[in-house]
Amino acid sequence: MVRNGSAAGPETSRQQRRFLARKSAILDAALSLFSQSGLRGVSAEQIAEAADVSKTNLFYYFSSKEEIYVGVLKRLLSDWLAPLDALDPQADPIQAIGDYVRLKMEMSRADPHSSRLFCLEIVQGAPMIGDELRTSLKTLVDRKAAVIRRWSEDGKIAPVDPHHLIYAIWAMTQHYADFSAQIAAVSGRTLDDELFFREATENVLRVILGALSTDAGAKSPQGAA
Amino acid sequence: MVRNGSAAGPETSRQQRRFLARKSAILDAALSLFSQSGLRGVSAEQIAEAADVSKTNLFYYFSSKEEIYVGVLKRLLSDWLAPLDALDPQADPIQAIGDYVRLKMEMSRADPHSSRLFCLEIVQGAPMIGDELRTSLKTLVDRKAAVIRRWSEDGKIAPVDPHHLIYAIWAMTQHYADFSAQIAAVSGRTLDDELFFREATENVLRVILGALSTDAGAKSPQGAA
DNA sequence: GTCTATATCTCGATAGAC
DNA sequence: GTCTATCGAGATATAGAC
Repeated sequence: MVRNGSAAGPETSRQQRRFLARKSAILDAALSLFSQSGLRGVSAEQIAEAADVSKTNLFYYFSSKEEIYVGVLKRLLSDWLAPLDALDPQADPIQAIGDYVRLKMEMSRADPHSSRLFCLEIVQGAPMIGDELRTSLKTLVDRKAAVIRRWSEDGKIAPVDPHHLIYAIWAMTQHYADFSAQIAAVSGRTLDDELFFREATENVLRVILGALSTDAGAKSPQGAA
Repeated sequence: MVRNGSAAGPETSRQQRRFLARKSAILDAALSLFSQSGLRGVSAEQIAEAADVSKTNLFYYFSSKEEIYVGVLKRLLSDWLAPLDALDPQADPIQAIGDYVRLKMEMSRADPHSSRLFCLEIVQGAPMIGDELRTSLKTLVDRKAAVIRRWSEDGKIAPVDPHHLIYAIWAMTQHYADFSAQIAAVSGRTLDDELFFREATENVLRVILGALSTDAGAKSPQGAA
């Protein structure tokens, strides 16, 4: 949850805090731009304008456009991992996974820009954050997969592959943020529409929790390729 | 299924066919580049090199880089819509939807570049193909949603929202292509691994078909947000 | 810390010879 | 249809004054 550039310990001076706050504001402005047009599609001048600083001044705070881009991504990543990290092994499985799905849907609604920038980065092969994925993310996912596997073994949920279950949750919840342009074109609505948000959430919950119920999950799919 | 630039009627001359074949080859080369780096992240020179023509020559076949990009997308889109279009109202619902899921998974494996380029375009707000989404795609999806709704009303499958069901299928199947960098980082495997492909397909089938079975689908999810 | 001015470079696209 | 040469726009990043 620690945000790069805004985690100010008590020893930081007023100047340092001001400096860091300024950097953070620039990252905020850069996020929505990068999420819409990607690293190459955004100019330093556009970022400067959106952050209300001069272009020259922008390069006083960051030494390159790429550094801004990476800064945005790194900051995003810690927030990104938090919800899964919160998955509690002691909780009731259905409740815990349901809570996770609901939280992911809330995040897709509240911060679609972050979801889209993350998506852009991954689709392009994760050139900037591949290392973090192979270390932090992998460790976290493997740990939580073990929790889910235990739940399966204890008969609390149907036997499912934990990794594929997590991918399914990520895919469906993030889809509403990442593909909102397509959904808007087809359904004419987005998550900003409260009713649509509820329908979407209920559907994801039905699909995911349905796969976890101990009776339905037992039967295997017909004719798997 | 008609591919722009390669649909040569019998009346086209040898020269014309050669011309169109050349254009098609350029589009092929451009696809994998654009899918990895986006419109702005790829230079005309890179495309020329990949297509084994000179940069000057590239602009003999296409008047601008953007025209190439749109050409790739338009060609992709028709292939993209075909599987859903093939959903047969007369077929057994579980079989038909299962077949659709399996086909989408096959496509994610066989042509991940197309999936990723489509994803990039949509995430960025579909600036180039928004019109097609609001017309062709919307018409198609609405028509097939009606088919699925009819199946629900006839009691052949559980009552589900057809649009959200379609989004769920798209999300999960395309996720394996679009987020393969992340999946590779976490699971260490991709759809190229035959076993992993089968696990993934079975999991998606279990989740989707599970939500359609007439007994499990009846109960509503607990505590939807 | 913030500004004006500018060096430097890449890239899209074209001109014109062949 | 294909090449060499090049124009001009726009972008990153820096220099140096204040």
